Amino acid sequence: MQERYEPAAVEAQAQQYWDQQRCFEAKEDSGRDKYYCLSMFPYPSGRLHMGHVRNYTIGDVLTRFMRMNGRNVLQPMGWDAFGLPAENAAMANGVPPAKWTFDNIAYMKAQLKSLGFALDWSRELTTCRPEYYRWNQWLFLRMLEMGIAYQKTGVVNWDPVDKTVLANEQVIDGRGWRTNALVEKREIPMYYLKITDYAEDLLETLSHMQGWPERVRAMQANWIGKSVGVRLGFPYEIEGLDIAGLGLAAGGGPGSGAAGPDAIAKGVLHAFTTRVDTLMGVTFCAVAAEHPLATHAARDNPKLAAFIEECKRGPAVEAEQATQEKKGMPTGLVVRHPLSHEAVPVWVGNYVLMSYGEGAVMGVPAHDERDFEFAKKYHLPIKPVIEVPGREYSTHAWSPRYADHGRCVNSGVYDGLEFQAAVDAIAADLGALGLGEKQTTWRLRDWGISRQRYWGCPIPVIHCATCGTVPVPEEQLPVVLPVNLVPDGSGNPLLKDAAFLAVPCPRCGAAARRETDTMDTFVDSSWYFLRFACADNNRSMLDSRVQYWLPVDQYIGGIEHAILHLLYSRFWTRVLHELGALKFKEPFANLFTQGMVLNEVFFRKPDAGRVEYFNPADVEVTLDATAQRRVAVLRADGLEVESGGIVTMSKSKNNGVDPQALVDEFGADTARLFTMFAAPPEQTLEWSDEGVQGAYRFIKRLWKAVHEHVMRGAPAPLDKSALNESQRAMRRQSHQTLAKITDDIGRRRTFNTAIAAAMELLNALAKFPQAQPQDRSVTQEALEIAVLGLSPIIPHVTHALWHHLGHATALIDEPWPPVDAEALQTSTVEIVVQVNGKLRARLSVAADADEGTLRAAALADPNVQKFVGANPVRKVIVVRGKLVSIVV
RNA sequence: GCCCGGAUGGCGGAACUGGUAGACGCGCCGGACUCAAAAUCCGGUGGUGGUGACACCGUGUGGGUUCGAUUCCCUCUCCGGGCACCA
Repeated sequence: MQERYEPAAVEAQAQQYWDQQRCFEAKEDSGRDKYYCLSMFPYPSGRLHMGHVRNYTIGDVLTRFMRMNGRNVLQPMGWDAFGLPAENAAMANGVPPAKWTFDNIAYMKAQLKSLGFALDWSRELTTCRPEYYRWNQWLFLRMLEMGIAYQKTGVVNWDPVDKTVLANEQVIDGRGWRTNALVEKREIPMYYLKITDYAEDLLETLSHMQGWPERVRAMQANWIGKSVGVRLGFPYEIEGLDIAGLGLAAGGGPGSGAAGPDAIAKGVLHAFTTRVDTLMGVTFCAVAAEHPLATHAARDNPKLAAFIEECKRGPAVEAEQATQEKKGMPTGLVVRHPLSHEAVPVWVGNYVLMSYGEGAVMGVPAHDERDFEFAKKYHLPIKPVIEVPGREYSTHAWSPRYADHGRCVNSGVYDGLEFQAAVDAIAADLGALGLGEKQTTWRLRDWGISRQRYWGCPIPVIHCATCGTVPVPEEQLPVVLPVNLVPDGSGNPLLKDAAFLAVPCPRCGAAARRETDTMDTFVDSSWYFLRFACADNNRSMLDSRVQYWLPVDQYIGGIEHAILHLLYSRFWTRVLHELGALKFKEPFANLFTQGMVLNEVFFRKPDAGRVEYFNPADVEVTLDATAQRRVAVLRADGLEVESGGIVTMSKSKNNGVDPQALVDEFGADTARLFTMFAAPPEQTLEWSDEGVQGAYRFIKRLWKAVHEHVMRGAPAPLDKSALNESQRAMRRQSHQTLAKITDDIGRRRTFNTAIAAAMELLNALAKFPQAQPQDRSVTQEALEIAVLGLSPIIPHVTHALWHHLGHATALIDEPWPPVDAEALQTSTVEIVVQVNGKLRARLSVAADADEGTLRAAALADPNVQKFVGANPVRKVIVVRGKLVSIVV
């Protein structure tokens, strides 16, 4: 055995062995318990970043651990390969997105291999390949048939200079990111998926998903946003209102009927409320700027029209919406209170959203903070109708308590009713009048999947002048995206690709035009975890192997996907369940969200000009002469740079660490060990060059310990019955360590403490004598436990050390070692003695000592005596094997 | 505003079910090896007082429960994340 640890050679050899033996190719085996461990697949951006390394190491540790514990494991990998960055790179370099993407995939695949992840590459999938995305198209056609996919007009950001649609993140302060032109809103037809039909089920199931973090479940519940309330109507009769022309739904109220322009139209203004118990406190109604009644009122009112335009434009930044000042303007229209029949003025309010509920609210200034603010500003009446005991109502200033539930007052027949009783009674009375019913409203919107982009999955429809929009027949799938186009910044290049565009209408055969919109890339990632079970199937989307491998036993990824990706995946799984393709509705049994990787950020801010960021690898940090202050200096020019604190690694802050440099210098095992040791996996991880050194040092010490042991020659077999006290203690620690590592990886997922335990074992072993033959046998066992226990985390070096410890077979096929219960047994234990809650003594006592013995031993201790003194002992609490607590 | 986390040495973190606070690592200090440095190895390292054994203080704040609280309950402060004029 070589004395020096040389990671490059060790790692190449281990990886070559795994490759040749095809160790990680998973086979279905109904006789064995499967374990499907999946890490979120990467976007092929060019190179791996530390976030990938952390994510995939967590998955790899679990995969290898479960494999050793007898599970039939599957850990696949693929590429989320469609998307905007490829188009941007194409524009910058004049290379087709396909080439850029496949080059990146080749490079990153080599990186993943160099990190030694136990991935089944035979199932690799790439979403930009027609073998994959044809099934996006296939399922989209099924969704059209099922009515889940539908067409609707949507609003997009339009860059008038580039003549292209911009994604939200390409709009900066209302301007195009490339052209700096003012972005316009354009209405175009788009496809939507009816995820809202599944809102109730998606929300309800969350509460049973014990394998998901509470945080993620809360975020999804928030996002779905269920509100239970009442949809109620305020009847009106308005002169000259064109109900049909304004798209107002006629009917719903008593005496409503069709009316043409200039007639008196009867209608109902609908509003949604969760507080119908405050109905008798309504003093106005407010509608959104886009509301048809507002449009009507603005026809002959230029001031109102101008105000509505102002509201529609809104603040550039969305976060400002919530804080902007409330503004409004009366429409001059009046509706009737549904129960009191009083006249209620209708206002346009900038705080009313057209996209939520009915686009109109009933104004109850006494019990809603926003309505209160609005009423104060425009001097509208404030009528308190809810009484909370111990609270005086004042109309001068708002108190959050005014929104509390309470008892109705000033509300006629409802006086005295508590919240729920009031809601029930008022809803029943509204229902009898046909002016209201209980309703549930959702924050969740249907999922718009159309993107006016080239590098995505084509939406399989054809536009025919006579037949309209016609779905592509199934036998014509896939609609293949041309891969040789280069976007030039002037819109979707598919629009100029005659070969792609021209197609006969499937219905009438006449010349027609292909849809050029592509699908949101979230579509690609909404079902890839299913496809890994049957990636080679070219006849159907899924097959019976899915039933064996799915649901995913452990899904691992970043918290940034807590909402969209995970919610869309749950939705797609439900659709496939409905189609009969799946027997389950939830795709991920257990979810693990790993923390971000942080690093210090260094910068200089010239008096004029932009802040310049410097990569930490190019910065030297030292202590100044007084050792009080850290000084950061750029190596290139020797001048100082400022530290901006420790933040998430990102391109924009230039504080990323290149995993490749790390692997090249220290090896994959050090990279893996550091990322697993520096913090618990769900917490943020702070980068530390010294910490990496520490990880490297530990592996070297492990190597050295095995080397020194091996150089002493083969040890005698372990004879458990012939051990002395120190040998038994060493063995005990070995098996305690094994038990801890098993529990920490298998149950707690605290890899950092598992590693700490292994370090302790090695520290103890360094002090353990090697004089007698059985010392060496105990050492052999301890080293084997350390090597096997650490093998999921540092698989390469342990692969080599296992051979050096005298084993002919490979570690990868070794089962997880069992804990020897006999080794854990001990004859004496240390107990602590407290006097009035303070630690006063530690005693070594027989492990099976009874309460009386412990009590007597504790009281006899001189230091305990000193603190008890002459005081009478009031109480003695004895916890066997742990402590004695004396109260005086 | 609502919802979810969090706060422990110089730093990252440990203490799992209420029972020895600070495991493990980093950094720092001292020593060995070396002509020297690096690497490596050994020892020390929460604060205060004491030559010392030891004592007192100490887990964001204030209170409570308990023989005993980093851990449970209440209050407040600060930090991170999600949602947000959501009616």
